[in-house]
Amino acid sequence: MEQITIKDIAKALQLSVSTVSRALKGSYKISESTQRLVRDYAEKHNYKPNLNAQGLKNKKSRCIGVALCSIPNSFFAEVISGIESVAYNKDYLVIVTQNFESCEREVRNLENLTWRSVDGLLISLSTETEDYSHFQQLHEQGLPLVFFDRVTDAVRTHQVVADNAGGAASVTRHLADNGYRRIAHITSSPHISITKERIAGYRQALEERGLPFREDYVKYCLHGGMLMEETAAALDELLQMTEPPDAIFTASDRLTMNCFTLLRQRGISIPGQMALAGFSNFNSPELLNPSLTTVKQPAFEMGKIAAELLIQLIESKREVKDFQRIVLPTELEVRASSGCF
Amino acid sequence: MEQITIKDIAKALQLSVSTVSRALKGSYKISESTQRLVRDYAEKHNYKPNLNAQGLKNKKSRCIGVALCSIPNSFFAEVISGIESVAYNKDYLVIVTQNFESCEREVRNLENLTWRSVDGLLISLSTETEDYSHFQQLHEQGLPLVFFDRVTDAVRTHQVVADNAGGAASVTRHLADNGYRRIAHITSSPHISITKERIAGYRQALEERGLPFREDYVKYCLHGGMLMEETAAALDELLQMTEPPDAIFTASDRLTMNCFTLLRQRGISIPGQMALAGFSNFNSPELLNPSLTTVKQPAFEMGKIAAELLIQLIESKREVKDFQRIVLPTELEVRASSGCF
DNA sequence: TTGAAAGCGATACCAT
DNA sequence: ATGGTATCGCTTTCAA
Repeated sequence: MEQITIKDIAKALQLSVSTVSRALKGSYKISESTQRLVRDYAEKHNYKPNLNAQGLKNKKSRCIGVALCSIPNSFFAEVISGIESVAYNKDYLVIVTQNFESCEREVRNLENLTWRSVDGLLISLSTETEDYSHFQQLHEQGLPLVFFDRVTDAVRTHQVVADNAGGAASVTRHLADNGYRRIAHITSSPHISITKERIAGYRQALEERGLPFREDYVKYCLHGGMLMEETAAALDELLQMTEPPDAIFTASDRLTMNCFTLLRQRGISIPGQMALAGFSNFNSPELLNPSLTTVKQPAFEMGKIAAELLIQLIESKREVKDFQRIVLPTELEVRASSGCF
Repeated sequence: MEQITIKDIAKALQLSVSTVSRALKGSYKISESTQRLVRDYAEKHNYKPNLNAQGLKNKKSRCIGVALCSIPNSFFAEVISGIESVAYNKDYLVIVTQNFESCEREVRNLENLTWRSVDGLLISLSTETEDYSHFQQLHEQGLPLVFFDRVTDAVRTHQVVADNAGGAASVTRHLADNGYRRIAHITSSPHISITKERIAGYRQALEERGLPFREDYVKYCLHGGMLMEETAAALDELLQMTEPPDAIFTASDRLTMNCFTLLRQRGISIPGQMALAGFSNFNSPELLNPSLTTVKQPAFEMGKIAAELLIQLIESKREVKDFQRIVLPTELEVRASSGCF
């Protein structure tokens, strides 16, 4: 069963290709009867427009590209699922790329995606990225972009983020209110937006509760916890301080799970010797031993909204000037690891 | 900075488009010097071939499609990561679709993918799929397909699977050897290959250990544990039997985590009142309370191998007749939930 | 070794 | 309301 083309329909129905094309698109200048005729024939013979041809002509592919650090990271996997769901309904396909926190690979992924003429891009920056010129170029060329999670103001476009400062503040406040006085923070690369926002929230909460903000209680993992050793180094530095912390607030899914594992490996009881709480999208935190206090981000929702905004940009007739920054609420779920039994 | 075309290069270099095209492809009938000239110019001006035009001409897109049930499922997310890694190195892009275990959506995803002329497809069947004619059609049309994880023999092509029977047997044997005599099995839809293989392994191990295989100890979750209620119903049926099981072997990541949650919710101690062990790719099973005995599948590896085989099929000059079934080893990791302290 | 030209499938402008 | 035709960017056959 070969794929039929608009030409075949034209021949079969004794019409011109232009008429068939217009009938298929429902142009107003084609008679009702012809439209029905063409459509019925197309339907019956399972006609599908050739997307490469359409793309060549219209410079559209109905594909959107996704650029992020790691597909199997549970947070991002959920985001992708949200993106796919929206794309499916709006008849777009989703191409995924991951950069493993490498800026170089991020650039190459971007090149691959834009070569293949995706209609737009959904981006969460790698931890390494400090130069945004590759994004700026694409943006200037008119390619619709939406940033999510790890965003930048260097490109004026939509942003979809979680309430990182709010989430960080609420978990820090919670730890403070549970009696912890030396709350450390293990976070990702200092370059990325989420790190700054989470530190800001952490700092604000400390000040609200009359606790000092100590630089040496903040440890950065440049690869966002992708490497266990990096997290181990950060944790061990904290443990070896003369005044070690009594609680740790971790800034991401991977960092939280890494610290959990490492603390147990080191025989440090949670929360007895060290409380632990942080951002995590692991979906059964209550099954851990001890159950884990988490700040949850609406990952699926974030993907959905980002995809909706992107498709809106793609399909907008007029140039969009009014860009939004959508901030989604996080949720603090208190469990045993932060000392609350 | 506009995207330049082959025509622009031809004009600038005073050559014909055909020469440029051939030079770029490294045809043997173009002089070394011209090739260098063209390539340097292309490089400098950041020439990228228009993939729609190439696709239109060659019926190739250098995109591969992935069709599976759920992107955020940790097993499949890892598989996708493996696929992306291979695709990146071979210069393909990866389009992902999920069907949420709906056969109808699987068919629609397939249509969407093939319309857009992907060069090949990586498929893990939905639990609902019993009719394979949509795959057979594509296969007859010559579209390269590779099945992974949930496969079918209805289409003669490569398959990449885990050693499901072996994994099931080893965990069942382990439970039996730990003294459990009434080992139940909660599994996915009976239609899919992995279910049959895992039941076979379970049955074989029971017989090896002189334990009866009881139909009523095998419970099916038609949506593969996508719905917690479904798992709850299966579990409760087991619990309410006059001779309830003393151990449960669960057939998938989601089923395992669901049962874990449900047993705890019902106040049933693991492994005291009920042992639990099963397939799971959750990557910190030792952090659970109790730590979880698992059968691990090499998910990333599976994605890698499937993608390699697919790209091999796509790029093969002669028609491939010799199809492989690759079986990857699973790994039993014994922990507390199966009664071994 | 290089060039001219046809054609992939769909669209849209210009006629009628 | 419908048809003819150039065009998108690239590949490939045929000719030189």
